Amino acid sequence: MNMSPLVTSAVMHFGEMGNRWGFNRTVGQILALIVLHEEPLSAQEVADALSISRGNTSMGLKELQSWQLIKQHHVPGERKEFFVPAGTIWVLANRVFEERRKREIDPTMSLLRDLMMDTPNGEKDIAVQARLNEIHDLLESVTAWSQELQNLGPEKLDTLMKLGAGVGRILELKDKLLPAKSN
Amino acid sequence: MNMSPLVTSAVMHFGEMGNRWGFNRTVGQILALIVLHEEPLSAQEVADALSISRGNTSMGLKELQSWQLIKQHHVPGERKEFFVPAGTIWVLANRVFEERRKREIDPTMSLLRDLMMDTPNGEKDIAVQARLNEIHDLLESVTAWSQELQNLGPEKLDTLMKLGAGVGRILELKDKLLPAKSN
DNA sequence: CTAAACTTTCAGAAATTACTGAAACTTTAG
DNA sequence: CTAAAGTTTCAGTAATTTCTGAAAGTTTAG
Repeated sequence: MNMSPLVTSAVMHFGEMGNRWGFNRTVGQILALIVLHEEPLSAQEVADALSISRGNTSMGLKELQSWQLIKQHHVPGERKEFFVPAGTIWVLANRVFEERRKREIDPTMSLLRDLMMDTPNGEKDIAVQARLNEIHDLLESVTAWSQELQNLGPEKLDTLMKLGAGVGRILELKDKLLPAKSN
Repeated sequence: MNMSPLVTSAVMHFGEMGNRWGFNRTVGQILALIVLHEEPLSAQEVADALSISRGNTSMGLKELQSWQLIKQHHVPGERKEFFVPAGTIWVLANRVFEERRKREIDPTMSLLRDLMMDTPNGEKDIAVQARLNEIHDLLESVTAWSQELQNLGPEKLDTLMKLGAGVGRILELKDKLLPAKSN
């Protein structure tokens, strides 16, 4: 299993980007390799292609499965397991998004809620709680929105895109034309 | 400068979350401290409150300024510089978003464009390029849409949220309100 | 049941990233 | 100009994260 220069470049880059996207270099490389290679790949092939240890490969594959970015693919007469992407690019992107939300936002929202329940200790703490509340509400809005987007699917997203700056205008129009609607 | 238990909890948490959000623990703590503390803080006060070295503090403040999350605040009769948040929570959140886009998405889009220009090396590379193209387009859509949201501002985002049925609803509204518009 | 084929785990090594503190630098009051 | 007040840099060290490879574990053909 040797990669073409094109695939090599892409795989290396996704490796570099890996840590920014929430997983480490190796995991990024494995993901790119599996996504770009249409034939299912065995763990051994992955290890060989990327020149990494079998153990590290196993860890990486496990993590990608926990992110639901790849899945096992059983090839009939074969003993070993093969791996393929867990869905279309859109699905994969959503999974990454979702997982990151769980790691980056949810714990913070949870803490903020707790802190807002605490009895404030003096004047200043009241102001602090107000700020925390503000942060909480913002995170909540953003979360809700990103979930909306995920439910849309790529085609509708495209429609929205083409609407472009029109979204703001629609809101204005809505106020004018549908003044009775309260929600 | 000693922090109340409430502030301490929040600061510690934002420190832990820091690396997930694109900066390191110390930087996360400094940011939380400055945001939650309404009075402007000097570098020395930050270092004392967090028990970190003056050098590390300087690095952290510099990084936060490069992210445009805090700004210097000159107090008249004082020699040293003080620091305050660079804007409302909404502004800060947008800056973080923006900065992360620059680090996490832009370089990839750029590489993908380059790879798509390369002459494919055989059959398989053509399929690979198609995939890369798909990824590129998806990233482009997401980027453009998140910029739209940023331009909306928090109040309109809220209005949208309260629309209830979410984004799908907007698409309907669009058909109702802007029937003539083709794009 | 046994052995072959394959996978996972994990302790220690390697690589990376963050932090300290002393020295160098900058600014301004006098 | 000088000294005091303050800031930044950076080499070395500490902490954290990632990777390897050997050992333990699992599965299945026969």
